[in-house]
Amino acid sequence: MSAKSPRSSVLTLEQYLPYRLSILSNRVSRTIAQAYKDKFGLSITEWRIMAVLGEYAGASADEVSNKTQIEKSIISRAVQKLLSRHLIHREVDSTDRRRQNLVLTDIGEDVYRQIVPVSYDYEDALIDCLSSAEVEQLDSLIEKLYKHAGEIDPQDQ
Amino acid sequence: MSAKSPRSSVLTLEQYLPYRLSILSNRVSRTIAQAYKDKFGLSITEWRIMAVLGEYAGASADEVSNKTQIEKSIISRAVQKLLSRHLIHREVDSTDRRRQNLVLTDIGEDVYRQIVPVSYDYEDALIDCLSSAEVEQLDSLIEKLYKHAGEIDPQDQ
DNA sequence: CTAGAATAGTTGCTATTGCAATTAATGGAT
DNA sequence: ATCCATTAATTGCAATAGCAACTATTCTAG
Repeated sequence: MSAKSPRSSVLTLEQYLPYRLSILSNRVSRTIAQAYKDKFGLSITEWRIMAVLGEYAGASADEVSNKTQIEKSIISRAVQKLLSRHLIHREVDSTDRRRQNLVLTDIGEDVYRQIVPVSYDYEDALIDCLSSAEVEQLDSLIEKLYKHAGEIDPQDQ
Repeated sequence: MSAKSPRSSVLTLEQYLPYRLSILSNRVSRTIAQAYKDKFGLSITEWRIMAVLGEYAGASADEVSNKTQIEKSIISRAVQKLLSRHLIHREVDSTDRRRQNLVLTDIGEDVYRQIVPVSYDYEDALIDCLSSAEVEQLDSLIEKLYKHAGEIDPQDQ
């Protein structure tokens, strides 16, 4: 079930949900990206890889790709950068030699520990305009939409 | 006012709002982009420019950039493509020769009229998982967040 | 055991981004 | 009028994205 204002032959971008989502997301991402870049020299992609490894040490590139929804080749190249900066380390899996397990190095752990609070600070600042009930609503709405968007998309998954 | 689960020294990407927003927005945009590309050979950027011109005939590239929050240079190049496909037309403003007014051509109008219902169909399909009350909530939450995100961002505007 | 499908990861190639510098025109202050 | 800041639009360039092809390894069916 759903409802929206009646259709017209003109599309009002400002009221079009996919567009509004995109604008909001871009604005938020841009702000964070800038902070990560300024303070730590990391792109969003690089940071996301580290975030996954902070949670799941030993994840493979493929797992990181699935978790972050970032394309394999992009992950592969970002991993190379992180390796060259000694922020992560990898080793071939002992039981499956196709697989390479990725972990944060000590330096990587250090950077990770510095970024986590910055990330939370930004999130806090962002949701500061919402009540706790609204934050819950938002989480639930995003969840519903995300699942449903996946079902709608013919080629998704 | 706000509230979230207590902080930890680990960042759970799946629960991090900026990340969730980004994933949702990307999934939605990807689906739509594919439809526009398959059916009309247009990128999202190109379509958004046309959407703005459908609403605001005679807008300048700069105005389009502000409305869509897409970077000037990207607009400039997309405009060139639309011009070469004769979907839009432009002419130097009579009172300010820096400015070029953009309008849809007849062909552009035609394509526009075909895309609008496709866009609405997708939006309808997407929000089909929400009640009308939830759609309103979502609109309001996005609006609040968008404004607030702009205030937070040091370099925004 | 073996052939072919499936999976992990990398790389080639092209298109897209986005910052910064450039060009051209306008507006404002004196 | 003149100089300087501002604005509109474009372009150069380096970084990034993303598809598709490729290598290497493992899995699976017979």
